[in-house]
Amino acid sequence: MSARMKDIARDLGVSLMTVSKALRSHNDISEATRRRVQQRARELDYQPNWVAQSLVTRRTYLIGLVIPDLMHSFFAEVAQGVARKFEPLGYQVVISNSEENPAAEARQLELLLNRKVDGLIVASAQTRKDVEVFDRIRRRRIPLVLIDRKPPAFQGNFVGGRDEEVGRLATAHLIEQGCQRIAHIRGPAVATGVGRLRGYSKALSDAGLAMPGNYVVTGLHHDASGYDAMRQLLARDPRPDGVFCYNDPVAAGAIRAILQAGLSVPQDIAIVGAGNVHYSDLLKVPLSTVDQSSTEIGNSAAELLVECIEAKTEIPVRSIQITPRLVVRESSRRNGQ
Amino acid sequence: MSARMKDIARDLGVSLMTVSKALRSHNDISEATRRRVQQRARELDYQPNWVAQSLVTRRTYLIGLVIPDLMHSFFAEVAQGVARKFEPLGYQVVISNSEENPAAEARQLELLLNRKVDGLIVASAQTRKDVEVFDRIRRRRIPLVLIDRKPPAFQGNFVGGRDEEVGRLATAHLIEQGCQRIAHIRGPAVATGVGRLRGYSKALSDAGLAMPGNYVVTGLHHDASGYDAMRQLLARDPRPDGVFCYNDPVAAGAIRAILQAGLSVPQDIAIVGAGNVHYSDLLKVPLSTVDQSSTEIGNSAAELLVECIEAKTEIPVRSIQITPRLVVRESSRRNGQ
DNA sequence: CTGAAAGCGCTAACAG
DNA sequence: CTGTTAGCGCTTTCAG
Repeated sequence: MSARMKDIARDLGVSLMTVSKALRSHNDISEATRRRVQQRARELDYQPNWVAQSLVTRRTYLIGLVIPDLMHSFFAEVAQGVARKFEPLGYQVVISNSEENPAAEARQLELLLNRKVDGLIVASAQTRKDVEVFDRIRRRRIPLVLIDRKPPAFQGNFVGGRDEEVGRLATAHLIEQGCQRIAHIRGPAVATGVGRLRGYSKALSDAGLAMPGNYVVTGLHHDASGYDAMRQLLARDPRPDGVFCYNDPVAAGAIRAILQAGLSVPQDIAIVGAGNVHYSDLLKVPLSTVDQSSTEIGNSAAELLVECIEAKTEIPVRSIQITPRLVVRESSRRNGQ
Repeated sequence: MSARMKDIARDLGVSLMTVSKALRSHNDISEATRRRVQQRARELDYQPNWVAQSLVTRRTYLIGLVIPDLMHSFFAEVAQGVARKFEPLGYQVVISNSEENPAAEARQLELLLNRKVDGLIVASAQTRKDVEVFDRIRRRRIPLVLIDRKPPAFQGNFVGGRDEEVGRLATAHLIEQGCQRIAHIRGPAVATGVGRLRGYSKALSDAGLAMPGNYVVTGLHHDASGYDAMRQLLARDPRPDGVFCYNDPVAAGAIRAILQAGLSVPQDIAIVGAGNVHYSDLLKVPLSTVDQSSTEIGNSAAELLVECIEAKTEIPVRSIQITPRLVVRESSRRNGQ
């Protein structure tokens, strides 16, 4: 198999310890022996065994990242941000896909803990107030940062957008564009879904508007569900003339349904999404959206986590809220601004 | 810290070994003690330490996946396929992003090896015939499957598309649609890029056509490069009336350039991409493409790798080529078929 | 500057 | 059925 320190030590007639120190350029080893050791190591193509190393140092340089969907480009971007930050520091990232399933998520977290990851970043699919899972992690003192979705009861590090503000911005923009009947395709019962819905309601009441209850329909995360939800909205009488969609994929699906019905975007119905995923300006109708700096979320979460991991003493909990930014494209531009 | 086997043993007044066996339901332990042990384990919230376990069993249940770009949805889909296959088997996947950089890729492979992953799946960014990296892996007897791109000199497991056939299909389709001047935005010097270019040339010569040399321009992987490349092609005289693009993102960028120039797709210029990424039918002009079953590539690669890992004896090298399939959408449909 | 002893948490192999 | 011994490959601690 591969060479071990023991082999180098034997070959050179020194002790295993000398080798260990020499390889790490510990400063109480003579320059001469250090060179001999490193030379021999190269000859044998010695590679340290991280498993053994981890067992004793209690550091794995492994980060667990749990996200609900790798194919959703928002999370792919987050993952990219996380990986970019960690790799230069010598960490590697285990990505786990919960597929929006809370039980699967819990199981995967358990596995990652048993693997002794140095830290965890999680975009949680937990819908209930169930923070149990995260309490267990805290009890084991594994640094944890939640991203994107903050369960209401969770008290811990968090990096994400201001969901309510996302919904408010998007909806206020539709109002400003002259939409009279504004609907919402809401997301699932996770924090982002709930917050964006709240923002939608707030913007309406701020403007003194009220919409029929059946103007809020529930979608999921994907464009297929946006398509279905939009078909329901198209059947309402009167028909909405503006829709704020939970996220960009859902918005893309909604646009598809509208065009298919022979209506136009934005003239008949204006659409705003959220997330500003990478391809959203390549769509049939370039999509107005609320940007949340996905890569920055990944970056900040990674930074925060590194601090927690490398801090000697416990660090106070932090919650970073990234301010959302409206990106107006064709799907909502009604008065040629 | 967390409980160890030792703690359970002490509490119950049995030996450490009894605990170890009981927890794994080894069959030479009495039902009674097994239950006592498992009971106590639950009370202490015992979780096995996989690092320690790995050190002795020489199995980490960790799979390394190296891809050139997580944000490219083709690779995200592949990753999804890989993860889906592995998770039920108890493996976890470390995803490493080489960002199309051969040196970074080599470095990351090294790290994954030191981590003692049980197997590797790599979509390699190596451009030269340089198979050195992979030889080292083989020498250490770590099961390896390359995907998507097969370096010419590589002799080992592979799962991917038939690149030449991809290029041939796409180009033949453009010919059939009546295009007279067919250009190609080729990819980088990796196998997929080279193969697809070859297919393009083959389709042309099969049809007895010849195109000016400057009808082949080089792009990269992203839509931005597709945009730039298309701008070059637009300046050719005569202008091409059909373009086969290296992949879907590049094609999306090319379409953007064409529309911006005030021309139409497919009437003025027909476009075909490759990869059939998930959002390609939501684009401005729904994109014709050559499907390569990205998820299936991930799946097959994972299956093949599992076999190699779990086989007692060395398994003969296999090369799985997935047959590409043309998907015709609006971007190339010229005669209302 | 170098090395011997001890141990990280667990399992394989064998003995009782 | 249960326990003992040995060791995975490395580092920490402390004595020479």
